[in-house]
Amino acid sequence: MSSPSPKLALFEQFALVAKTLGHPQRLELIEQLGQGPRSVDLLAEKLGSPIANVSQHLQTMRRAGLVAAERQGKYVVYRLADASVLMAIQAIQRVAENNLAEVNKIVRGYFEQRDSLEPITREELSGRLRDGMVTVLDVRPADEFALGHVPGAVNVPLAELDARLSTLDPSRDIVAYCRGAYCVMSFEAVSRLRLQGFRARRLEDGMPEWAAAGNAVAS
Amino acid sequence: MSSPSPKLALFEQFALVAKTLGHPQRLELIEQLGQGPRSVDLLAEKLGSPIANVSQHLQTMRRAGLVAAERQGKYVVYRLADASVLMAIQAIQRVAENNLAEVNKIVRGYFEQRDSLEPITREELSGRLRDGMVTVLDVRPADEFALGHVPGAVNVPLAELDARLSTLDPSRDIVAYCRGAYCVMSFEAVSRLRLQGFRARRLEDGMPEWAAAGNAVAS
DNA sequence: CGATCATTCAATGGAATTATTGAATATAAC
DNA sequence: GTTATATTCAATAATTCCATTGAATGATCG
Repeated sequence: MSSPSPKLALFEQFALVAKTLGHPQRLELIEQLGQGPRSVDLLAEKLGSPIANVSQHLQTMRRAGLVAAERQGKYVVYRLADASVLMAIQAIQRVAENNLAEVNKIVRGYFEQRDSLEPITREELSGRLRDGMVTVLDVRPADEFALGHVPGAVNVPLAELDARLSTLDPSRDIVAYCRGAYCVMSFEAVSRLRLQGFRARRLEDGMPEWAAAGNAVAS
Repeated sequence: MSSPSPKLALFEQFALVAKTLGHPQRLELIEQLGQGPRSVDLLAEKLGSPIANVSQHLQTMRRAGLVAAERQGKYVVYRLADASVLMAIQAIQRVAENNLAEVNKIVRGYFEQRDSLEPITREELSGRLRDGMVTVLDVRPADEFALGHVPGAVNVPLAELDARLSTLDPSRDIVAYCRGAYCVMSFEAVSRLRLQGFRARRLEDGMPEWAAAGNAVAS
């Protein structure tokens, strides 16, 4: 455990960060925490994993400087250490997207035609929001929506999308978003909406990036 | 190995990338490859590790989409898959720098006074290079210098720095760089130069970033 | 204070990762 | 063809990582 050269010592620290990011369940935790601070309890429920398991992952992430914890009464509330964590996630996703054929295969499974993939940028959405020309659809579960969402967005959880199709105006463009760039719920939502004849597109990323970019968040 | 939900499948891919970055030796390999394509042979020598070991790490990285390999006659030459890999490394370094006290402790071990830490940006260096107001010092080993360097830079490998102090003009500002933002050789060089009364600063990053930013590279 | 709830700790076994070693393959040189 | 060199493959043991379980801790509520 002793680190002879400072160079190796530094690389060991960097490797610790990366290695800690290298577990699907921990990435899922970061996806959740990207939307806002959450208790161990809630996180475990979201992931459908045993609490002890989630707690251990969170502690591992705390040791790696990815998250911070604060006791609030009965609960321990975890949050992302800072915005750099989200940026690291994005950078890793970009590497995977560029260089792992498997990723594109999965993504394309949601879209038969390649050109419908083009997402809308945050800037574009901001502009069209001001013009009121667009319906913004938040397809996350209701509890996540309640903890913060894009102002003006309508919450239609993916599970209820089919049932609530009739409440959507087919003459308006729809922009769907969820937890992040690779949150599959928005992919799924856009895919289904298009099948029904709606003009639907995905936001390029999701809630955490919207908030991190300094945009307003309603709750 | 079967991936039920596409969401999990995606996260597994992302985790694969991150996990693969989570090893000091592999980070060292990326540091080397950031300077340009290299053979397994040369990489093993640089790291001082057995060839079989390095070869396996390289193959692991290839499976994760971090590097690509190409056979050139007798040699197999590896290179970074694309620029996104370097950006991911930088993002991870930033997380560590922001949130791991250990990293700052190590970095500060090279600089007693905190304010001397301020590095010079690539843009600033470009400008001062045009004015000819600055001596650019490449402190990497001679062979790495030979494979590509900042135009106009003088190669003074760290090991020879003390012996060649007299060849440096004390009236000129010195900017030292090496392999990257956390390549400790430039830290060490600046530290020593300052002790000898030189006005020395580090470049904010190193060779790979210089090249990735579209700057010219002499060889 | 006792009961309850949220979280962490500690111990277990199983799985994955890693370094090492020596053999196997592929290419170039002779 | 034979030899030399560069790289990869295969097998092993040591280590680390991970999920699970049940007990321990810390805080609130009655």
